[in-house]
Amino acid sequence: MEPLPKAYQHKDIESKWYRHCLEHRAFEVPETSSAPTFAVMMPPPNVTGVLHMGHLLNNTIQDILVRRARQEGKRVLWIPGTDHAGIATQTKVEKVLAKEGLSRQALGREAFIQRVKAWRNSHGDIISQQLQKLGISPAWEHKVHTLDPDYSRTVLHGFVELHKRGYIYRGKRMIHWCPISRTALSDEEVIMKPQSGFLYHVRYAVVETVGAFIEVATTRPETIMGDVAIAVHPDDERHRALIGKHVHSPIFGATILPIIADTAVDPTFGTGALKITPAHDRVDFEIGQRHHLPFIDIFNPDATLNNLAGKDFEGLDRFTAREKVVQFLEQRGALVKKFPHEHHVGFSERAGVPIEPRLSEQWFLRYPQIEKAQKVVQESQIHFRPQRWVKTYAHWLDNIQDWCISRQLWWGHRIPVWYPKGGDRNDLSKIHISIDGPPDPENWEQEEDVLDTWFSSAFWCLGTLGWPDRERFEPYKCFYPTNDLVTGPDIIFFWVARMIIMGLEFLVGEKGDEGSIPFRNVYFTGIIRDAKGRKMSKSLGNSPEPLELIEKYGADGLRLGLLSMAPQGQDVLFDETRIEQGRFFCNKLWNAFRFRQTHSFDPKENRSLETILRRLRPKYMGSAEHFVLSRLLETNRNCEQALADYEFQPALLQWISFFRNDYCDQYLEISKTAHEESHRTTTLAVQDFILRQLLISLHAWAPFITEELWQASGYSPYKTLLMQTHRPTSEELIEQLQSYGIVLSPTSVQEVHSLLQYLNALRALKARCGQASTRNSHVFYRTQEKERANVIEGSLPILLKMAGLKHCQRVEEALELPSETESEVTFFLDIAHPLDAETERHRIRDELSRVEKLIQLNQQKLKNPDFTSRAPAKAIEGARELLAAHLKKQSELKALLQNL
RNA sequence: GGGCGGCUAGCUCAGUUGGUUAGAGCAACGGAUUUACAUUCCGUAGGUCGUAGGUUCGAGUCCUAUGUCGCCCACCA
Repeated sequence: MEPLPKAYQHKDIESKWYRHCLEHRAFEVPETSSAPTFAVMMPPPNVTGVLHMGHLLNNTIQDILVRRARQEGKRVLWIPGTDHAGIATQTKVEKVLAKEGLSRQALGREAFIQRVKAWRNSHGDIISQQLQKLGISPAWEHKVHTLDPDYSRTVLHGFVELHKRGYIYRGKRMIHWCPISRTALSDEEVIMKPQSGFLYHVRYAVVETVGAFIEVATTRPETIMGDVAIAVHPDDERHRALIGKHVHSPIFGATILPIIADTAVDPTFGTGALKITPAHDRVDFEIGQRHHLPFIDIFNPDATLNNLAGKDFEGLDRFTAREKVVQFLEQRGALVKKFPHEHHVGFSERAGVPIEPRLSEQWFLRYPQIEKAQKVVQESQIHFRPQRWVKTYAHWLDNIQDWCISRQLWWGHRIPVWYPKGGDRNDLSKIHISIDGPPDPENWEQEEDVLDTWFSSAFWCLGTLGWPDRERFEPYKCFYPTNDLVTGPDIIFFWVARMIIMGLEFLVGEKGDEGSIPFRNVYFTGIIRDAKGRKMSKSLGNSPEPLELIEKYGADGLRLGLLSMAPQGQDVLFDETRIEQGRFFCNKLWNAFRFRQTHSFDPKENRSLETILRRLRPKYMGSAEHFVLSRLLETNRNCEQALADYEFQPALLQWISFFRNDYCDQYLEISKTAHEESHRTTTLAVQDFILRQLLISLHAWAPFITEELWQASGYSPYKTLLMQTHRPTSEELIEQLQSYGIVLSPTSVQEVHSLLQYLNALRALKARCGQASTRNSHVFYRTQEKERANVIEGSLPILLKMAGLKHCQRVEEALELPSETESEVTFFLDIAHPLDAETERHRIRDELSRVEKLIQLNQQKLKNPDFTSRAPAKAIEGARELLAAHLKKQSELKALLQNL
């Protein structure tokens, strides 16, 4: 056996075990098995994206879930993948083309798509390699990309079917138009941002009454050229007389606009008069329709003005045009006033520019299964964690609007609709819709638009399993519904809700709703922010580089640190020192094994739980052994309980604290004082027993170091991986111990608790008197209780060694020495220098007053008849015991004081 | 405008169904170390739980109001 190096070196160990797992296909789904299935679908990152902090948290959590499921003997399938990110990728490639003086139009559709593919293949999938560094364990051989041929067929099938069922339709509607990407967007892709702009009051001359004007308030004077009317509220006294009359356009004097009445106008806003520009505003569009007004679109697709805006403005950008129109109005005296105005403007999420409402032909989805989608979440067939997101989800479904699914892009799934060549596209009876297209393609032209990327990811839980292809789906059907989905709440509408809807719509069958939901649990992670709570962003430069973190702290250190600072569903304020703590923890774990191996260590004796248990002799089990094993079982139980509720952080902290405090600082230190050879075998076996369970339990968080130590300690003679090893429950461990004659004694555990309390008192006493000068000092103790004295006498060597003292002797009287009273025992420390009686008196008086306050508090409580009659017996009993304990302490402190 | 979440020690957070003297980690300060680990260990100090009311024998925990920060949703031009 090679001795372990002094410090844990993560680099070689990580790559060694990851390679091993890949070579042995350990992450792939077991071929056939009767074991219960467990499936997780990785939220597909953008194929050309790079790893960021959010991925780390998200994937670590998924990895914990699947590794633990494997330890439970389940047949696990974790499917990784990437998505094609239509708009983002196309935009990126178009920028590259622009630098070469090219455009996608100049290149043509086919050539352009080839360019994007080439770009994707060279820049793409870096993220999968980066994720491997994190040590996650998805079935890489099963990786899916949304534009893979098989997956594409899933998406197109979905489209064709939804159309057949009447949920997809084509229509001319007002949509959100992104002038940068030059495509329609869904409502979800538009984010409202507060903007400080101006509100302009413009006056329009009334035709019928010379010298009369109507004043209109607008934030967008550049759309005046598209005006078709002025609207006022029918009940608005100020304007009533003008209804039915006309005005001159302040830009085009010759243009005459009617003044109409419509209740959509808010008389309390601005001047109470609204200019109507149906082509460029949703409300105006509706008013225009109601009043059969014309529709004048003055914008080009890139939001520059077209010829309908007139010679003066044609070709200008919308914001330049705004300034020019204002100037124009000013010169003509039509601008009454202009003042700052705060309002909200819809921005394109991707391109970051204000969107334009625009009327155009698009494809829409009327969502199916809305009611069921509500129900399955309300009734927790799909369980959201944290639960509060249920409300957000429900609110969205309650106010759901049809989804614009067509995009005027080339990179994506081209809509499988064909129109007769040269025919009328609006004659829906003549169109062809199928996955493979018409048999005589020469007579047809395919729809140019592609589908929203989110439309394709709505089928993620179906397509990754091979649906709807019967042959491919059959072997994977058993993984549906999947178990856990781990994702961010920001895509609750974009993705989670839509997957639920598609599952409910398409996977109906034997199991009803229960069988059609795509997953049973959704765990929403928080967002990782910087230490100041700001979002991580490139421009702020506040995002650490994940790969550098792995390099510096190791994947295990990073995972442990990250999870230790991530409360359930709350945003995480990133703090690199926590990651460092994770690395420190790994090193301590490493050294606990080094320590173990310095003592008659033979890996063969660890080959199974039985070989360890056989070495445990009940009669040599001291109270420390009872204590530490009890704590192990308790920790294990608490951890399992926390994880059942998806409380990852508390679960981990349980183990960290057990390992550091109970195992290392207390148990190992105590065991160092045990010198008898007979005890030692048992002590070492207890260590092996604990370390074994520790590795199994921590493996999901820290896969690499645990695997290395697992193998190095001989726990796995047949090279079975830790994640394939059964993880015993506390109940199983209790049974195992019992079958070897070991029953943990609560009395022994209590004894150690007392011992630790006394140890703490002694250490505090020493620290107070000056550590160095009290090294190997004598200590005296006094107590009225025989049992207390027994505890102390029984563990004297431990107490003295761990406190760094030499002798301990019982006395009857209070001594004139510095003292510390704890649990009915007072310790006196024999110090070389004379006692500063005044300081000591002061200390005791302080403590006395504290104790007396508590005595009073409990006395009052017990005197209160309302308390004694209404409080539960447990609370009353507790108060009595407390009072008694405090009274004892009070008399002891008084005696000490008197003696000084 | 509607909804949600946070507000507990200098910082980051725990605090389960209301019940003993409100906890932990980090930071601070003081110390230790001849069977692993200074990437260690021990100890000390530090909060009255955003504010104000209320319910209750008893409230960080329940109710009402309010402040504040953040997020989501929403077509007032």
